[in-house]
Amino acid sequence: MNEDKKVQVYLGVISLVQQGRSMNDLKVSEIAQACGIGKGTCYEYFSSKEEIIRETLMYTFHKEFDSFCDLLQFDQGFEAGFRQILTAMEKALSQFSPFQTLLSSVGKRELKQYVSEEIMENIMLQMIQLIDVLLDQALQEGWIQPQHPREYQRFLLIGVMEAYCFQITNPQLKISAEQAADYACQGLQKALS
Amino acid sequence: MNEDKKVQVYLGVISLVQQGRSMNDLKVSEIAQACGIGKGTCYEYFSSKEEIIRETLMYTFHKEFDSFCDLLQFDQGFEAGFRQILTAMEKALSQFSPFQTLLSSVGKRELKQYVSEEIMENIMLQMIQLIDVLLDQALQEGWIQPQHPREYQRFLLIGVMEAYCFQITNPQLKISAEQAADYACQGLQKALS
Amino acid sequence: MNEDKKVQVYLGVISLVQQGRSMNDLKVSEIAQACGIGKGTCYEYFSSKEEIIRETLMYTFHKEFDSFCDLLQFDQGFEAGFRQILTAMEKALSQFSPFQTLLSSVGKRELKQYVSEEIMENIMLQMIQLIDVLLDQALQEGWIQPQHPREYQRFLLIGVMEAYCFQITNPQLKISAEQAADYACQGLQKALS
Amino acid sequence: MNEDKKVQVYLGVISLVQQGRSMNDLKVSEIAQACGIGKGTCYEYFSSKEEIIRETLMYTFHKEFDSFCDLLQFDQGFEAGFRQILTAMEKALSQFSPFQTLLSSVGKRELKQYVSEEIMENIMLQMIQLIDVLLDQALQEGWIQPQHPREYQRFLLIGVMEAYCFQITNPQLKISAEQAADYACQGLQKALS
DNA sequence: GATGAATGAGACTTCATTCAT
DNA sequence: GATGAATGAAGTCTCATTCAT
Repeated sequence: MNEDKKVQVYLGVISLVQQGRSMNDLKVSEIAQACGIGKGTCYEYFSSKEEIIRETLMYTFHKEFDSFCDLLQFDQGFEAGFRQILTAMEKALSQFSPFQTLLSSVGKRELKQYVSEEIMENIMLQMIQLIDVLLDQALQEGWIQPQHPREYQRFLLIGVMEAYCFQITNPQLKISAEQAADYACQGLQKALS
Repeated sequence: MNEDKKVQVYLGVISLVQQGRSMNDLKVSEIAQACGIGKGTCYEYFSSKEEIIRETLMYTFHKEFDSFCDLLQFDQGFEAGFRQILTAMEKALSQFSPFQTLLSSVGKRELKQYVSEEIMENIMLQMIQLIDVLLDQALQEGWIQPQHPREYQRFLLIGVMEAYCFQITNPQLKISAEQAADYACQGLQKALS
Repeated sequence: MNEDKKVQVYLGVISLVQQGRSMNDLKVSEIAQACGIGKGTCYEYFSSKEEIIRETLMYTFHKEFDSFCDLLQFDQGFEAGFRQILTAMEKALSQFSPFQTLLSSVGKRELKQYVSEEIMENIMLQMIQLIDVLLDQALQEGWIQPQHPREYQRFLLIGVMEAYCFQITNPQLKISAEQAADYACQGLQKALS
Repeated sequence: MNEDKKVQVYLGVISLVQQGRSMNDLKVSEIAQACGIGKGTCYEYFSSKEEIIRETLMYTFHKEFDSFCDLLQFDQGFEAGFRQILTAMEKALSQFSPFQTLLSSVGKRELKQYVSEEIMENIMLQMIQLIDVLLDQALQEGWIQPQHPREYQRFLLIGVMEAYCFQITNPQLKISAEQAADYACQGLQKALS
């Protein structure tokens, strides 16, 4: 099936990025080898290397976005849900995460080479929506207090999420993921109390 | 003087990155043009393009690190100093900031292409030291409370700094830099009270 | 039947050339599509693209040669027959004509890529024979005078035929095909009187 | 000098075509080798292979056109001048002649791949002008008679010129160039008397 | 027998690097 | 020391050909 083959290529790209390679200097021959097909076969499904990278980015983003949305059920309350999201980010980070890409200025510069300004804007707005859903749930449960403006709430949620990512990608700080999640919850709750 | 010419090249690279170009796909001819020298002349001072990029990165990092250190005098107290640092980051962001590069996983992947694991580790430790100096000052002034573990303090300081950067690089969030700095101070102080 | 399929392929090639494409850069996939069969099927009947082109050339030449021979009956006299031949050339021209190919130095260079020197020589001789048959008939009818050497007669017959082709393929000259045929007859007759 | 280098490349292409190669399947590496430069050097002066071919065509045409114009002085009368032009065509033919290319339908199809419809039209008109200059001179000297329409005169001039080219490129016809020139003059004069 | 997905040889093109001026 | 024309290694992409279905 046509779409299956494309996914096979996406997975090849992702596996290379997971191995520490930068998207920009992947060679088509490497991608082909990584997903177990011939060089020419890539061009049966994509018209250029750039298209391969771009579509892989979109694929990965949607995948990650969907998996985040799935975690927004909060059956066991906001904090349990939030911790699950942090865990999901951890997993995504060890892989190749467009979410992380968007959070950093460097990442966005890279992205800009492949994705239109308009699409980036759109993705950004989706991310903010997702953050708002999280905050709404926390407010509803009384986990954080309502007197702070939404902008301040967002600021802190983004802050603790980024700090969490930074912690787990920097072993020099010598904190376990669990410890970092505790800090994230504690800091968020205190700052928004 | 030899070192002057090298700096001239660094500035050329920096100006290109400021224009939104990604480090990875700069051409030597572009760099030469950007700094107003001949293509061949680059090879009088650097042995390869990779060396140009690497040394520019190190140059920029040291420059930024030094400028941050200069701000750590706290003549007017911690908060005023911290706000100055945020302002300095804002300026660095609008330019080409290795500091920001290091804070993100994407940035670090890019960096890894040019800088050895050892050097990156080293830089990371310097950054943590800098953060500790900041925290010590805040504690000394009683601006934050001492009962929290150092790891938690670092977590939050990094968090608000990253959130600040994110805010000012994403106009969609529609907060002024000043507002964001207020949030950063407020969040930090509340979470560490 | 085997030969039918081959002809189907020839017709596909011919139709593409009629659409203005150059023989040299036809793709096998295009040929296959143009004749309504699968790409792989071409290789059931031909061993290579080159063979397809070569055999199409030979097919088309023989077809055209035969159709010219059919017109050499001269039931209604030389001039009527000659005019019919001119009309046949016009039709061939608007299509894809090996006859025309052979008359030009460019055409022959193209041909040489596909057909052996020997075969080209052979075809050339057939063309000259055909011309001689035409001239014999004109002489027999007294339409032209016998005192000129055969080489001169050939020279002029070829000349008016080429000029005729040139006229009808260049609308800039603004002469109708009929007018051009009149000129061809008039010029030939005067020059050989 | 920049233009000199371009001409060096043109001459490389021309030499290959003179060796019997078709313009269409020249490889850049061959062209580079033929003119004694590196493959990459071609791209210092031309942006693509297509541009190399196109500009070579234009260069050759202008060269040939100019050399024809130089012969249109008729110091020694029309016939001597006309014979000189035939000789010039012979020389051009043994080389790579855009003039010959334009005279044939095959040649024009090839040309169309490189040159715009508009430019081809333009070149065509120049050729017709050149023919008219020739005819005017012949009329002025009384070498041909004025009672025939210009279209008929052109028809015959083109005819004998094409026939001449055909003769000298087909040794099978076993006429010397001189003989063919005699036939051309004789035929032209008789048909236009 | 018919097909078209898969392939890789080989083409075009870019660009880091060299070196004669 | 400074230069940029020249270069060729290496990358992207095309397409004739194969072969499993």
